Amino acid sequence: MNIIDDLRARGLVADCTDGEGLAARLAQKPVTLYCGFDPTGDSLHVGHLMGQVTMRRFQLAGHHPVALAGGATGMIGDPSGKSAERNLLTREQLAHNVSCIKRQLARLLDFDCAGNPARLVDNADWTAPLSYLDFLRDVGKHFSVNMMVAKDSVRSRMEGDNGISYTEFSYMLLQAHDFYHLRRTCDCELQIGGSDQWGNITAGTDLIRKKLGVPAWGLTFPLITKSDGTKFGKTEGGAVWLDPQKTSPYRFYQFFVNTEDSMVVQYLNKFTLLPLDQIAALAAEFAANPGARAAQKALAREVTALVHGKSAADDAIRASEIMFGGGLEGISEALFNDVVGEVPTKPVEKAKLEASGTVLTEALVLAGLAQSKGQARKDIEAGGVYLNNQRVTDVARGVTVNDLLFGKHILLRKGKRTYAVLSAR
RNA sequence: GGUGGGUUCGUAUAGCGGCAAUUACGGCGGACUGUAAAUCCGCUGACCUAACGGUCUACAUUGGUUCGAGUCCAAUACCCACCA
Repeated sequence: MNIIDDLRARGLVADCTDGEGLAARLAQKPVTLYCGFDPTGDSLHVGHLMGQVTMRRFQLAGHHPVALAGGATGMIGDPSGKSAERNLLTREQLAHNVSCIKRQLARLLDFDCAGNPARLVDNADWTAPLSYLDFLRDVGKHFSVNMMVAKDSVRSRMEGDNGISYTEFSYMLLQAHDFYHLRRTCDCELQIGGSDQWGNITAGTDLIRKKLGVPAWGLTFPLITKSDGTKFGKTEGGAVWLDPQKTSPYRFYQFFVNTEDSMVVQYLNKFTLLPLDQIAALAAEFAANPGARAAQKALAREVTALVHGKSAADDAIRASEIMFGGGLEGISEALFNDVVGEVPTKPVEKAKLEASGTVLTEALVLAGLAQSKGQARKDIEAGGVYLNNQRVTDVARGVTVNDLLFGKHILLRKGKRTYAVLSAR
């Protein structure tokens, strides 16, 4: 099966500038392709994953992926899909963000393989030295404002109340210029991106055709829409980041385990490298026995391993089994320590646990599970508080040295899945 | 510029002068289940208390009337509608 058919089968093709032409070209010999990531934050999040995984698919099919960090475009701000003007980032922030996301971009692709190693570029390298006058003459001349105004990203902003600044209006020229630059310097013939990037990508293929007279293709994948209308990748706690410091591998794993039934097969297709027949088998198993949630677990395992590595994924799985597997009996100290690593931990003086100990309400506040003793009391009375995985309903319960696990830790839990640990010292 | 209507707890809404203030959604917790969906129950301004209960801060802003004001009056700001 060729790569295009595989992408189609996975539902990863929203639009393509010339599907047949591209398929024919891909069949001939390896193609160089790129996907850009703007450094709007100091980490990428799961929303960016699809671009990276899709590049990985191309790499596995023998093509040459180029990951582009938007050191230049990040200074401007992409108007696509935004309803309001963005605040500009400072240069320091931007430099910091670029260095952070470069590391993450390096994670999913193989930069060392023999035949088709991936490359990492920063569009600031070729954009910053350009003079404004040269840019206007060499690039701007090829775009008609009439066409630019007609693009979705611009039109929706012009129809809105907030308008669009000249700066953001120019964004598509920069991105078009990137594609042109890569086409000229490293023979990059294909750009991929989310479907919101369609306008920017076609601006690039147009520019290449006009200036170089050679073909170039654009391919977009559909943006994920959830059934309840909320944005993919956002949880109550905020975005799900790829940076393990910001979202631990355990939380990352949990995010995918909690995928809703209606989306899980789609995600398996789009976010994992599992072969299609294996996904079909999983889908069948899942349909027969949804309660076992084999599909969610497979999804979470695959994606976590892809992003954080196999051993981190295994740790997350083991920690999850403990947290959701019932009691703590018979758990080894080593295993427990694994769990502790995944849970917010606060220190507590051992002296406070002597004699009658610390009242549970206070312990909850100390652990950060309740913001006041009053709130803690309500939670306990509602039956939502667990000490070492045992429900406690007595508000005045004292937490003492007798409750310490392995002489060190106290495991507190609010509700089904919010854990915290107090470590005695 | 003129006339009328509005501004209440995350959002949306109710509130003939005694109100920490209705209802819905959301959020949190519980039951059922599959770490789901649907459903049902409890909590939901903050803080203190084992508890009865207490303290503080709140209905755009400022000032007034009143024992008492989200509620009445006045000015200011912002929003909406109609007219020009």
